[in-house]
Amino acid sequence: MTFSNTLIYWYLQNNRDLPWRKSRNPYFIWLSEIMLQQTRVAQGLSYYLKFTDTFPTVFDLAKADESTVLKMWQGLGYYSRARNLHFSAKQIANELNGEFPSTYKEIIKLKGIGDYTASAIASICFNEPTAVVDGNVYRVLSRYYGIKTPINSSAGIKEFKALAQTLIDESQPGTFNQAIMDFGALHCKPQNPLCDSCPFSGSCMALEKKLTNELPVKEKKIKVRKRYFNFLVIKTDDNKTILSERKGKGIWQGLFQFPLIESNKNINKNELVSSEEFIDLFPAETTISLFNEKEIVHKLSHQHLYTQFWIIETKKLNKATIKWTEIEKHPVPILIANFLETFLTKK
DNA sequence: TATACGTGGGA
DNA sequence: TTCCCAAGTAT
Repeated sequence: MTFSNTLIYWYLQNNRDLPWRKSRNPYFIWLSEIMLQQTRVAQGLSYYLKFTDTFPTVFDLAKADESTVLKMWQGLGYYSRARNLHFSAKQIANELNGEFPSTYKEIIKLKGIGDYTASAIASICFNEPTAVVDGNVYRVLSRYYGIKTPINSSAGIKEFKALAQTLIDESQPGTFNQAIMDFGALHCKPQNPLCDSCPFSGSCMALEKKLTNELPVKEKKIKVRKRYFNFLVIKTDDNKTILSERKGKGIWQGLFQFPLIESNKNINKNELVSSEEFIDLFPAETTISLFNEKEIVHKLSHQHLYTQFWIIETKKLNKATIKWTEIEKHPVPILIANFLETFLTKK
């Protein structure tokens, strides 16, 4: 048996029944692939159903406001995926007559689509034999072949792509690609892989050399930055608040938040009110209380946010305000959504 | 090319 | 608790 035959045989018996597998419509496959980037199926599934329900075609997605798309993406993370998805949807609808590009070379030109996603769509929807290399593929191949090249080095990226390309079943590339990913996700798992019942146990290099737990090799750990956020949750006499969009680079681009004062450490009320930014916002009299006695630590992949929510009661403001009931229409980071849920429930 | 970009689940 | 990490991409 070849590697590919063994794999596909396993897949035919063990594949997951997932909604996007009922279709070869590139729009649906594209949606699922973008949503599942760095995201577990269990987390992305409900978003996929919501998106395909609300936006059954690429034209529906293209017609929506970016803010609407981000609101629907709220909670899924890596929001640039949603912005790029929307950007590309408009391009497909308006410049390509709604027709999804049909080759790897053309697909990868779209914003938000890289080597992995272009390969996935090209193979699944158009039978182009181009191998996907995602986290599952790195794990399966590094173990089976005992390859110690770091998977996040440029040498590793090339080596594994080339290897996967030699293994792909050219007569059913989409099935092969999905099979190797499902096998990695369900069987050759990061922790506690099912080596006892593995169809490759007779020829797996990692199993033979007891290297399963050492592979794949990944170099360098990420550095985590600590930041201290003070959100100013305003309640005016006429029951309004301030919510503004995060612009420019950095986290949560395009999402909304309460006015934010960042500091070098957790600060107390006196330090808050004497800060320049605070005085700038509230020249008038205010009543202030700290909502969360203990800081909330919100962990992102590269940052730990030590967060305090300050409840500020004040008179009418001259700045741009919105009604409290309109907050929920805006996309917000999960940190803010969680706060709102607690705050509004307590009231 | 190294780094930034979210969130949640499992061990 | 802490750490890893999950169908990657952009810059």
